[in-house]
Amino acid sequence: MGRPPCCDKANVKKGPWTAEEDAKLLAYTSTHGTGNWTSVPQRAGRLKRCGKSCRLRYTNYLRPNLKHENFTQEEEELIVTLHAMLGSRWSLIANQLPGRTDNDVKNYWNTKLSKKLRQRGIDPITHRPIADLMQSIGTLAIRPPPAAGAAPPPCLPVFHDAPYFAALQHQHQQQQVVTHVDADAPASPDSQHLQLNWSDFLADDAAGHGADAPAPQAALGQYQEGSAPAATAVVGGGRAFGDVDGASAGVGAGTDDGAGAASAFIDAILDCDKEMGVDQLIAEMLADPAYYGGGGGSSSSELGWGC
DNA sequence: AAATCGGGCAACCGCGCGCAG
DNA sequence: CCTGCGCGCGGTTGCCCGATT
Repeated sequence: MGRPPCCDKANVKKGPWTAEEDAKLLAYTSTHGTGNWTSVPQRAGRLKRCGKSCRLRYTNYLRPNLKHENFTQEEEELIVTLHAMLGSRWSLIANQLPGRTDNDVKNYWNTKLSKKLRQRGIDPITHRPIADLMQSIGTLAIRPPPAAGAAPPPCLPVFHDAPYFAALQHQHQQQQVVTHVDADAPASPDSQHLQLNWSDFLADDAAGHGADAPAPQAALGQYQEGSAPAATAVVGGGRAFGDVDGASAGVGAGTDDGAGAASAFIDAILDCDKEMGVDQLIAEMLADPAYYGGGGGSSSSELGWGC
């Protein structure tokens, strides 16, 4: 029944790879290519490693064309932008960064970028200002669905329904997060006033303050709310990720053919989420007066969460 | 000079999905 | 149809090394 085990787990080496092991694996993959990782340890010269370990070592370290130098400012901006849109889907983010692995991106985010964001008062999970987030939490309250004929229950600041709250977070996040700046788009009329520029964060490393930094070539990942001259494209509002073409323009900045590839990439994500019913779930929630007061409002103050 | 601390990163772990047997 | 492995992925751990005391 089923396939045989991939390796003898009792006879498998763990821990750091030696230069000899690297050489064996590299020699094998350079002549035979990748694929069928289960047989690689044996065929690559009796490596006492699990096939899974070989695959990890190869994809994260030995693979050709991998970049081992520091992340550039453009790469940082792209990571932040994509994280705002995709969350911790590191493999998808890494696909947009040639020569970088998901492990690279994940480690860089956890050790550097999330801290930078936090230091600047941005929540690295929601990409919203922490002060704004705290205010939302303070006024947030979700009511349980009222039983037929029963009086509405008291409004309590307790998240009693995890799935609904998760979806609520998702929906709320999608509406508030700004992922790129489109100078040609009209300003959002009901947005609030706050302007934070990711490039300023990056400039802090070198100059100690963003004010002296040169203007970035591409204004990716600009955290901006309000009727500022550079208009914003706010993600969400019924769709999972808002303006796809606009988003792709931001994602693909800096490359000639990047916009098209990124557009297809974002489209794939949208299709995926659509298949999973995320947008439908959000639409249902917005239409449910028991939870949000109905109407599908686009800001937290319109959702009827508070008392 | 030794001890301690903290950051960075490579590697491991566990889960979900798809597919082979 | 069922079982169990291969693969890919995200989360977590633990080691190494430089900075600090």
